[in-house]
Amino acid sequence: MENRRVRVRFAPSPTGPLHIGGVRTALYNYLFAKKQGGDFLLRIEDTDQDRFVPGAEAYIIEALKWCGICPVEGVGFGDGPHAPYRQSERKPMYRAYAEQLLKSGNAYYAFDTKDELEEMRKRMEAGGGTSAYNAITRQSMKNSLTLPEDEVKQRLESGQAYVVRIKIPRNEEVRVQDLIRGWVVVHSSQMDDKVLFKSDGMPTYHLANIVDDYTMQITHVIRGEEWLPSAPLHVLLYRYLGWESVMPQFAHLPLLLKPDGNGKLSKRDGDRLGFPVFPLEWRDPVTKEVSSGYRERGYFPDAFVNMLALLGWHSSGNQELFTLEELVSEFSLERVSKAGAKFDPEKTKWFNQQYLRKRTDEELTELWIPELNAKGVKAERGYIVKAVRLIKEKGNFLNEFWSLGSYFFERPEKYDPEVIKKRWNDSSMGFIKELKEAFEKLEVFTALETESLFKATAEKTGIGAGQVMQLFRVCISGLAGGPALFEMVELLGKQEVVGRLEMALNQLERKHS
RNA sequence: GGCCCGUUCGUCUAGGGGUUAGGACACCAGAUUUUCAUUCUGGUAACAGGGGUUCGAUUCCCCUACGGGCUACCA
Repeated sequence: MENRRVRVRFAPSPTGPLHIGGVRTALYNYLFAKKQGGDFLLRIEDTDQDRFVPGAEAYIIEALKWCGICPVEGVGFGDGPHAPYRQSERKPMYRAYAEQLLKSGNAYYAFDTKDELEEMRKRMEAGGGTSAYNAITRQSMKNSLTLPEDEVKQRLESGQAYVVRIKIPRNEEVRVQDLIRGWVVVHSSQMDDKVLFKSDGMPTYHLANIVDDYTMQITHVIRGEEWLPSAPLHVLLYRYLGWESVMPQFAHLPLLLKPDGNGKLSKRDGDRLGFPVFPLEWRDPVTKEVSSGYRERGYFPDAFVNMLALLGWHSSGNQELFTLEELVSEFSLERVSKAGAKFDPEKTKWFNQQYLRKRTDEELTELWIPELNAKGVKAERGYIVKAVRLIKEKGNFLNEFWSLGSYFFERPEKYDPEVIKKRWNDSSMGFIKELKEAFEKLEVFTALETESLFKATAEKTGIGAGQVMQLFRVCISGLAGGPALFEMVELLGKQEVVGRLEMALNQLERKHS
């Protein structure tokens, strides 16, 4: 059992788009596997045929790819030695294990109809008891434990619908060791006889999960805390199937919570609170409803992954910015926290800003050029790089670049009305005229030179430089804010700056009078 | 209701029997950029409560409170 090659899996069910909690689970699995030099695989748990959503599986695969956390085996990533990796395609192999449990007396057939189950629940609740199908209640239900042997046989042979339930022992402590939480002990009297095999011939999650983890030689099960209550059931299954010596170790991750109020982060919260809860945009195939994604919002995948990694895990130091490689080498399950983490959309923006700053001007230029081309901008690459250097200091996202710095490529269409209202008057207009003439005569049009000339002109005109600086900025860019003013001026160049001042004078003079 | 898990600034968290309880986001204030949305500096702000154990508990134990999860022929 020791010295086994570490193998972990991410096992989502294709019932919709993967939300960020799921992505984080995948990420932690990936980090753990890489750190241990093991394998990370993807298994699709589609045993519920009613909840199948077209496109969900493709979405999951694409999301993992976008995040850069690719499995080495599994659906969409090349079949490994344990194919198939879709539970629906593994259907034939589960029945044998259900039968093994039946034979060993750890499971039994149950024939109760929906109505009968419902009635039992009502009866139990009315009596103040718990409504579970368990060691007590099973005695008054229709199953192979209560029915005469020949009737059971007859029912089975006549093709009557049945399920297979696990027979939970009446009085036993079931212990689960969790790598994050330590020992968790549950008494079997609190557990119920879960269905293992459904009447449609499919296993339930519980059976399929155990069988697949065993056959795929999974060593560590890293999954969300919502699975903790069923972990004792899984331990029992490993035991009854005779696999306890190779049972994987469990690690139940804290949940991602809503930023406001309480509760598990849900699909609805995103649109309600104005941030994406999905890595990629998702269009619901039935309702056509569109949910926004981090990719489409302009987040860098590495920023997104970095942010997610820190939600529930922390290195021992104060470092917060990690490359994926650094995350791999730093990661350990021991440092995963126990309490749920409220998701903070604000900090997510900050992460993206940090990654934006880290990108070189050339990289960002490369990423931005498609948008510029689409807008029909014609500019030399070297010029774009210089503009990017100035723009990136002001933004959080690449998709803000255009609104932040379109004036590097075309003249402003309008001028910030607040600034004009506040600063545009006869004396400032006189200053702009004066400045334009001075710039025209300037030989060396650098940031340094233009700035000192600007100041000299202000002094000459008898106006405070601070009074007209923002106005000047608006005249050439249209915007009230932006990067270092005179660096902007230098990059635009003399001809352009003078031209824009002229244009501003024409437009604003008219408007003013 | 029952069972299980959890609880350090508003949020993510570090820490751990003796600390000025550290960092980051957000927020506020100053500085600087004679403009600004950048940057810099500073600040506000936390150990849920009660009992133990101990010379000493935020740290260990118990209880309470609060929060969360699960309680399907869903995963």
